[in-house]
Amino acid sequence: MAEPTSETYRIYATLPAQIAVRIGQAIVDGEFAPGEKLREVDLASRFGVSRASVREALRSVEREGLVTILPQRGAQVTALSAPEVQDVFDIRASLMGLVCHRFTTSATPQMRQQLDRLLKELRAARDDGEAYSRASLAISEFCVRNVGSRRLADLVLSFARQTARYNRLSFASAERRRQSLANWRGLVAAVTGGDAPEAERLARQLVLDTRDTALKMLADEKG
Amino acid sequence: MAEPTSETYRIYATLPAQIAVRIGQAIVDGEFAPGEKLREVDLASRFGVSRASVREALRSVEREGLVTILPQRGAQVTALSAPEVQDVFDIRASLMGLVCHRFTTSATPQMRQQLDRLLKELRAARDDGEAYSRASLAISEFCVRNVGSRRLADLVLSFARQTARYNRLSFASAERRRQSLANWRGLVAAVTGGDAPEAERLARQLVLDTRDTALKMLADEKG
DNA sequence: GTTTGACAAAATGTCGACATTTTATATGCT
DNA sequence: AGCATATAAAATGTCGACATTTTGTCAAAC
Repeated sequence: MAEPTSETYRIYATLPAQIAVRIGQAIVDGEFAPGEKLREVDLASRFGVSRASVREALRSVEREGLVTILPQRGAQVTALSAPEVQDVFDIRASLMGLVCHRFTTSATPQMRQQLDRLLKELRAARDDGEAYSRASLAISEFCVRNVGSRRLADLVLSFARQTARYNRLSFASAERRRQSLANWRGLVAAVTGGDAPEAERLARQLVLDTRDTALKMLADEKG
Repeated sequence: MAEPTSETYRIYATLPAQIAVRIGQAIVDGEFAPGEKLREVDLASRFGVSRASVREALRSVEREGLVTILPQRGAQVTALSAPEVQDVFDIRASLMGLVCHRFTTSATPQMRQQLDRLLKELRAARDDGEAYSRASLAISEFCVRNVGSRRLADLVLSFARQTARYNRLSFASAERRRQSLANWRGLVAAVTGGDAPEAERLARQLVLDTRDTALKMLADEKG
């Protein structure tokens, strides 16, 4: 049963779209391990839909980079190598720079106020890795979703989701949280002060610091 | 009949993948006009495959941003509004900056040599809009494909393809071609000199100049 | 014991059909 | 004439079935 919305046209989520969201969330939440094979039949029975719908959903999740599909060999949860993790963070850093540059020049007073609130919440969460990770995502997402580009927002959030586990890993370190918080303080100050280039620089730095910590922890894990 | 390749695993293009390429190329080439509806049945009979394959192909082309699909309302060639064109160029500029930064720090002597050759070809094409447009794409693509990131390459080229018609429009202006050529000379010099930040800055500028020219011409067209 | 090959099982690729929604057409009323 | 409604046509959404390819198993050969 389709629900009318406030949009000009009635939009209802198609079945494959719903399944895609659920699969994507399961991956981000770690329910499916990296490299794990996702068989169409299994998912179809799990979600109670036909294979065709699952198939289309998987292509959708592939677009987000969360699964990798090989012809005749099916889908598996994307397992990033160390260079690939670096790559994803790199691109994300560049895009996040663009986001914060734009946000600085276009934010309304209400938005700046909200940004301050989110910074306070980030500070409040500085002693808990999981909470800090969530608060960090919240403040990032706020900026991302308020620069007036759905395209850019989807892109940045997609890259963020691809490295969700590495964010959590990085923020498990108390020292890293202190560094991140200091960085965010500077970023908010730059935004408030209207210094777009500085905001861009700091936004990049923020993501790259997360990257470096995560990669170092990953290397230690193996070594 | 599947052809073996030099890859570890045999890769053969699945049917929807082939159709997706053909549809995408047709859009970039202007065979389908912006806003034109693409009906699954029509495409299926045109390419001699089933609707299911066309359907999957369309989702693939949607990922590239070339078509827009609305639930229950089908696919149509993406028609960008002026702000959206600006948006796409903006994101592309940022990513192209990253590409050229990376290229500067990682290019081999052979690559720099090839870059010089492509710059010469660009210069040779400066009196012909269409030829210049092609040469410009060629030199861009060369950088993009040689920074060691398939992810980044696909992303940048996708954004470039979305604005293909505006590139051509922009390079129809002789003055614009002179400006572009000067910019490319500076960029190649920065790459050769190993000045990555300057290469990044110029790469961005290059894309943004194309954007501004295209938008101005678009505005004049209407006014 | 390892490897090769054939065979069986399972997974993906592709298709055609039916269900539901949207869009176009025609009919009737003010 | 113009608009609202009902009906018909067309397009997309979803499904199950069959074809092809990959994967797993087991026996025979070296």
